[in-house]
Amino acid sequence: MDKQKQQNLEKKGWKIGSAKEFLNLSEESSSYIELKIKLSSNLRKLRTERKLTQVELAKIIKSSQSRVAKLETGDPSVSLDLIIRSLLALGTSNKDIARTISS
Amino acid sequence: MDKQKQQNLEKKGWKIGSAKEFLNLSEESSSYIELKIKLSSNLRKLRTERKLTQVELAKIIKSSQSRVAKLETGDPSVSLDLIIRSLLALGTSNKDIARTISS
DNA sequence: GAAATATATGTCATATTTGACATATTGTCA
DNA sequence: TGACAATATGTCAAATATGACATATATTTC
Repeated sequence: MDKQKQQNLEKKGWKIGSAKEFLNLSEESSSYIELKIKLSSNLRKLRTERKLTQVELAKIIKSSQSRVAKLETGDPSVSLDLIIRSLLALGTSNKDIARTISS
Repeated sequence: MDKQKQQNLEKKGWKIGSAKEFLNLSEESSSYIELKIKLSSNLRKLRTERKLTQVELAKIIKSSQSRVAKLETGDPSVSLDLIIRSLLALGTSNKDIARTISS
């Protein structure tokens, strides 16, 4: 992960770690962030494929438009739990989720 | 999912849904629970393979023995986030995680 | 089988995540 | 362009997850 990418993430509010680690985000953190980004991108893909608006998706997952936006833009305030439960609510199978993570 | 399995889950504290749905847990909920169970079982497997105690793992992931126990026993108070961050802390790759989910 | 070690369970104050709301920004189409 | 729909961003009280602690229960070792 290069400096630019890291700075973008930090701007978004991701806690990257100490100054010491600034230039080499731990494998652990970056894998976690990558995971979330992959899954939330997939969520947006699914939603748009089905021609749903964020408002409509929000209703399905019993949340709000603003949280759906945060889900899809990878806001750090969003948990993996919510991302995955949203995918499941759209009918995604565990195997599909695994495929997304591997992609 | 049969009645016995469902009752076991409920005893553990899982919120299964309304009485009406008692006998047929939604696909969504059961996939989510399955996912967590697969990953937390994998966590225990990894820990024991490496001959770590729960206390030692707790140190690695900066948590406590009791929470590690809850992680591994699939306590509903534990988030997917924590399970996955724990796996990553043990060096599991995203592809490994995907494999576990598909298994 | 007692002592020692490991794991499970219950509780709680604190921290993080949540849906909801307001409002800003972007995209679309007449 | 301007109006309208869709999405993004900021904030916050309420809900949920957290580490820590005490303590119960298994499991191992002698």
